[in-house]
Amino acid sequence: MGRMPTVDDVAQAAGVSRQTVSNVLNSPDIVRETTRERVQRAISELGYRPHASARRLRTRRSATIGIRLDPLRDGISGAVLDRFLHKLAEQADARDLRVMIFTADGADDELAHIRRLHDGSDVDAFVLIGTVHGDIRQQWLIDNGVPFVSFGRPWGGDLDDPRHRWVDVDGRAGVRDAVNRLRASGSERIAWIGWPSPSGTGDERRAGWEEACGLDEATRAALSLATEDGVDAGAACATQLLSQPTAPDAIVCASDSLALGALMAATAAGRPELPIVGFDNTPVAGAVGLSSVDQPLDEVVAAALELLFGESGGDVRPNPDSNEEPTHRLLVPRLVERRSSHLTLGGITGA
Amino acid sequence: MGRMPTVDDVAQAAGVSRQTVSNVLNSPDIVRETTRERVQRAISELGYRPHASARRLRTRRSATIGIRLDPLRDGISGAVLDRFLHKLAEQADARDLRVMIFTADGADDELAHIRRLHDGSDVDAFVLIGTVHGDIRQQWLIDNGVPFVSFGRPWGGDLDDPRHRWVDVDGRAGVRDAVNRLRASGSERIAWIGWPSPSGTGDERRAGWEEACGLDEATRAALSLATEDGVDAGAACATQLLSQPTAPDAIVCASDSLALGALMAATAAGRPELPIVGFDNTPVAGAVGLSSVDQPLDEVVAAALELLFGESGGDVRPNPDSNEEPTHRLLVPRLVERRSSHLTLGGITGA
DNA sequence: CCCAAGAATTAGAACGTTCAAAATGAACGA
DNA sequence: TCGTTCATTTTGAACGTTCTAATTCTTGGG
Repeated sequence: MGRMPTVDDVAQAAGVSRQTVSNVLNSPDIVRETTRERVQRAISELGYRPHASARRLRTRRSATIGIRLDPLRDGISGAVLDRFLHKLAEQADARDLRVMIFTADGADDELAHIRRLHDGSDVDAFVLIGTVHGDIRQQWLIDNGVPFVSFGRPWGGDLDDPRHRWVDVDGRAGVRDAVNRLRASGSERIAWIGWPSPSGTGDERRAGWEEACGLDEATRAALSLATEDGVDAGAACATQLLSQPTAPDAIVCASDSLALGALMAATAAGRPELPIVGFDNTPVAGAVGLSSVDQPLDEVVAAALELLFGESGGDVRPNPDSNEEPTHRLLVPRLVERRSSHLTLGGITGA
Repeated sequence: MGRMPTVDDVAQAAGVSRQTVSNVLNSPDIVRETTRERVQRAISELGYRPHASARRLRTRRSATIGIRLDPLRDGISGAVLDRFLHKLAEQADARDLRVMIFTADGADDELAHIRRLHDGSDVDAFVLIGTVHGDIRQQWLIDNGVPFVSFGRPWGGDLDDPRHRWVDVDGRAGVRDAVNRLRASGSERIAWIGWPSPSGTGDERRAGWEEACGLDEATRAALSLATEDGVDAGAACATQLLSQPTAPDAIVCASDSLALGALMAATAAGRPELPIVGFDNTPVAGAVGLSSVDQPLDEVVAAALELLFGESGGDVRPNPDSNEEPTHRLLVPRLVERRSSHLTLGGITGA
C-alpha cells in the first residue's frame, strides 16, 4: 500500500497544475471541457481521493454535523431518536456532510462536548433534540455563535427569535385529528393519558385532546390522567380509568409506551376492542397493531438541514439575526390507523 | 469572535516555542515542570484548542471510528443497535476518539462509503455489525488493508483468521442457560421458536436449546418452529405450538419480537403464566415483563475497541497478520428473569 | 575549569488542500 | 498588426499542527 495519490500526482498525470485539479473538483464549470475530462480520467485512474482533513484545514469548514445521543430511555420512545438519526445520516450524506455523534451526562456536559467539537473545528453545526422548559443549551449556543438547529420548540422562550432555528411537529394538531377520527367512528367519551405539566410537548398534545374531545370541564377532569412515561404507568392509568363508574369508550395517549400499557390493561379488563391511540408510531405500535400518530421525520430532517445549510449544499449559514426569512418550521403529523383488521392482543390471527 | 488562538499564540504568551507547546500537549513528560505549568496557564487563559484537522493532516490519523447505521428493521430488535451505538460513543470518547455514522443500501454501497471515508482519511477504523453468511465485507476490508472489527463472527468463514478481528456473544451458551433454568423450575417440554437456517446467529441459539432441552429427536422436531423475525410471526408460531395435542410448558425464542408475539398468543390462549424467554433484553421486554437473554454490550464495545486500539489510547493497530495475540473475543450473555412478581399481560398490577 | 552526556528547547520543513493574484491564451474589432 | 477583453490556467502563500534534526542548557566527573 503505497501512499495515497495527491492533487499533485493527479496534476502531473494529467499534465496540468495543482489548482486546475482542485478546480475540476470544486468548480468544474470554470474548467475547459477537454481539460476537465483529462483530469477526471487521471483522477479515476489513480484512484485519487481528496484528503478530508487537508481540505478542512484550508477551508475552515468541517462539513460535519454533531448530534448528541440521548441517555438511553428505558421506554420505547427511544426508537424515534433512532429513526431520526437514520434519516439525518441519510440526508446529510446527500449533501456531502458527515454526522458525528457523542454522548453526554446532562446539559452542562453536553455543552462542554459541543464546545470542544466546535472549537476544534471538528463540527460546523449541531442538531439538538428534545428541548425542554428552561433549556440552557440554546442561549449558550446563540451567545457563543455556534450554529445549530433544534428538533423541538424553545418551550417557554421566544418562539419567534430568528437566532434560534427550530423544527417541530404539531402534536396538538396530531392529537386533535386522532380525537376527531375517534369521534367520527362513534366514540363519545374519549380519555387522555399524558405527562405531568409543565412539559412543552406533553402540554401541547393534551391541548389537542382538550380542543377536540367535546367534553365539559368536569368530564374532562374525570377522563384525563398524568403520569411519567412508561408501559406500567400507562397500564395503571388505564386500569383506573376503566374501573370508574363512567368508563371511557376510547383512550388517547401521549406516547406509545403509555398506549401499550393501556392496551394491555384494556385487554386484561375484558375490553380488548377499546380504541386506543398512541404517539410516535414506534415499531412496537406497529407490532401490536396499535394506532399511533406518526411524526414525519423525513420532513423534519429535511427542514432542519435546510434551515442550517440552505436549499442545497453543505455551507452552513451563519447564525441569523434578522427576520429576513423564517427560521423555524412546524410540521403536521399523520394518524396511522391499525387494529381493526390486524393482530390484536385479544384475538391472535395468523397461520 | 476573533479567530481562535493557535499554538503560536500560546507559545508567544508563554514565552516558549511552538514545538514546546505541542510537546506539553502530546508528550508532557519530556517538558520541564516549570515550563509545562507556564504553558498550561497560557493555554487556559487564551482558551486554546488544537485544530483537529490540522493535527490529523500532520499525523495522518483521524482518531475517528466509522459505523454504519443498519437499515431500519421494523422489528423491535433495532434497539440493540441503538444501545450498542450509545456505548460505542461513550467508550470512544473516553479514548479521545470520535464516532462518525453513515447509512448504506446493501453491502456494496456500504463498501463504497467505507472506501470514501477511509481514503479521505476521515476515518481510521470501522466497526461492522451484523455479520451474515457469505458476507463480502470482511474479505474486502482485509484485502484493502482497512482496519476494522466486527460485532458478529465470520459465519461460514475462518473463525481463527487473525486478520479478522471480531467480538461476539455466545448465543448458544445464553440459550442453554435459559433452558436449564426453566428445567430447574420444573418445565419439561420446552419449545423453540427461531429463525430459518442458515442464520449464523440463529443456528447457534437453536443449538443451545437443542443441547439443553433433554428431549428426543422426534419431540424436538415437534416442539421447534422457524420463522422470519416479528411479533406476528412469533404469535402465529406460539398459537400453533399451543394448539398441538402435546403442548409445550415453556417457550424459548430467538428474539424479543418473537417472544412478545408468543406472550400475546399464550395470553390469548388462556395460558398467561406460560414461561417465555426472549433474546436481547430490549426495552419492550422490560416493559411487558418478559425474561430475556441480555447481551453484555458494555463488554462487547470494550473488547471491540481493545482489539482495534489496544489496552488504551487511540492509535489504531495495523491489521494483524500473525497469531501473536488473540484477535477475537466471545462473551457470555446473562439471563434476566422477570415476570414472576412483575407486570404481566394477564394481570395488571399498579396504583 | 573544562568537557562529555544527557535533558530540554528550538528552527525549519512537511502534511494536502484551496485562496488570491498573477500570468497566459484565445478571440475580436479597429 | 495591435490592443482589449474575457476565459483559462498557473504560481506562491497560507491553513495549524507535528516531525526531524539541530541547538542550547544542565549536570557531574575529572
